[in-house]
Amino acid sequence: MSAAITHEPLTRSVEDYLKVIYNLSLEGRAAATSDIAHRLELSAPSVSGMVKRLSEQGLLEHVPYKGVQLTVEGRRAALRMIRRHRILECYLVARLGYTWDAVHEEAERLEHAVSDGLVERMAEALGNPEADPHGEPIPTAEGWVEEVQATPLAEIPAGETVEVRRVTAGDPDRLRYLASVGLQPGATVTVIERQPFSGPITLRVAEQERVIGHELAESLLCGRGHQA
Amino acid sequence: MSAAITHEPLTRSVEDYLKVIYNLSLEGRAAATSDIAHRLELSAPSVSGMVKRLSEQGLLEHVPYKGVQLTVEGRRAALRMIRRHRILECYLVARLGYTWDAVHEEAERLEHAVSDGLVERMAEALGNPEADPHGEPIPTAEGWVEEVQATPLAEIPAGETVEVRRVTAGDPDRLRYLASVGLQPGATVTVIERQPFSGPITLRVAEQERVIGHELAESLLCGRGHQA
DNA sequence: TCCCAAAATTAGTCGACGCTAATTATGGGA
DNA sequence: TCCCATAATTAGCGTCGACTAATTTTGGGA
Repeated sequence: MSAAITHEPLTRSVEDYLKVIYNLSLEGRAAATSDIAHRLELSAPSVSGMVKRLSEQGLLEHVPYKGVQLTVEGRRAALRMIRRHRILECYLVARLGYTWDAVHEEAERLEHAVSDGLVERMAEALGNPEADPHGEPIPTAEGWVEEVQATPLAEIPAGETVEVRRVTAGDPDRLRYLASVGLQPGATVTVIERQPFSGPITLRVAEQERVIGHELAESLLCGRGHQA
Repeated sequence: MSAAITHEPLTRSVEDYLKVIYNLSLEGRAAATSDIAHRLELSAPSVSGMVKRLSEQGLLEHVPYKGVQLTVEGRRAALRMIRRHRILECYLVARLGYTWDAVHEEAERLEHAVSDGLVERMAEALGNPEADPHGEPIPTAEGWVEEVQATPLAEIPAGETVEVRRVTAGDPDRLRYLASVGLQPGATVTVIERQPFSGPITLRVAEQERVIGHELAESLLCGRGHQA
């Protein structure tokens, strides 16, 4: 009775498209061609062409000039890739001495090559983690994810104390900097002062006072108190 | 002064071709088109075409209608892939609970996706092993391999006692069978009797008497006494 | 309402790498 | 020496997935 059998394997390209379309779908509605092109660093016509193929394959629905949305099957495939990616990140950090700024690139290539079996072995070896080193939740093998709600640090009013939940920065340099000042998932942060007009934010982390830019503060998603 | 810099990355196909050409070169002279086609399960014309491209790239030398030989650069690339493959096999067995009959397929895909850095981290985590689970020697990162000399069990005269060094069978079923009777690298084997005309061979392994077919005995490469 | 810039799509290429069918080279008997 | 089976190559084609240039659609001012 298993419904998910003979999906002929997706290509690397297709897997990448599905992943970014899923991620775009989390922040708004239908993903625009230009958004996809930008994320994948491809030309818009390349994306148009692939979108047509993918919608013919039933992985997404395309309303010309409007945008694109994953079908149930497309979403399943996307979540499978995201699970792989995040488990790989966990494994590389926990077992092979990678730092959180270096894992993304490695996982990005490996996620297309590992078997489901290997992914599950790695997950098991780590005790089935629920979040990757950046705090991103790991979908289950069945394709279920908890949508962690969290507020960018940039929007927390002065005086409040919050916990860093997810760090959405991708750039290794930024990640290294954030780690160096203790701004990692789990860190407790108190907002001391906020300058207007997207100005810098003063905060206390690990007993230290720090000032960080607005842009960086946007990438730190926070919540109140203990883990969700 | 490092000579090995801007090699634009090789494709998966190219990596596979180089690997099988290297392996063929170990057992004879120039690899024939049909040998390559057979190993890669491709048509002969596909191989002819690729061989042309590879020789234009300077990865091998092709004498039409004669065969193919790796250049120094091609050999370096091939050994790099073989190192990756064998370290991956070691790691999967040692750290992720794989059995030796299951690692090949997984490593076959991963070898194209791992970075040099990851390979070296895995090797280090394992204490820089010198042979994979099948007893095949692992080339160094600099591209050096010890050519283990060993004799097929099928050619060992009755009465002699030898050590299994390498198991060249690839088929998972055969590997499982061999493991089940203790015929793995490191095993000590005494040949009791050999039937003529490629007949079965009677031997003692782990205190047990066994009879195995000639074909299987061909894939067990043995040497005398302690490790090389 | 009209117009136009931005976004998207279509048209037309290209390279990598498969394939089948047709052709050519090679080398071992008779 | 000639002939022919086998091996190899060439010819011609298809698909995937990228690209640039040209065209079309869309939606927001003036």
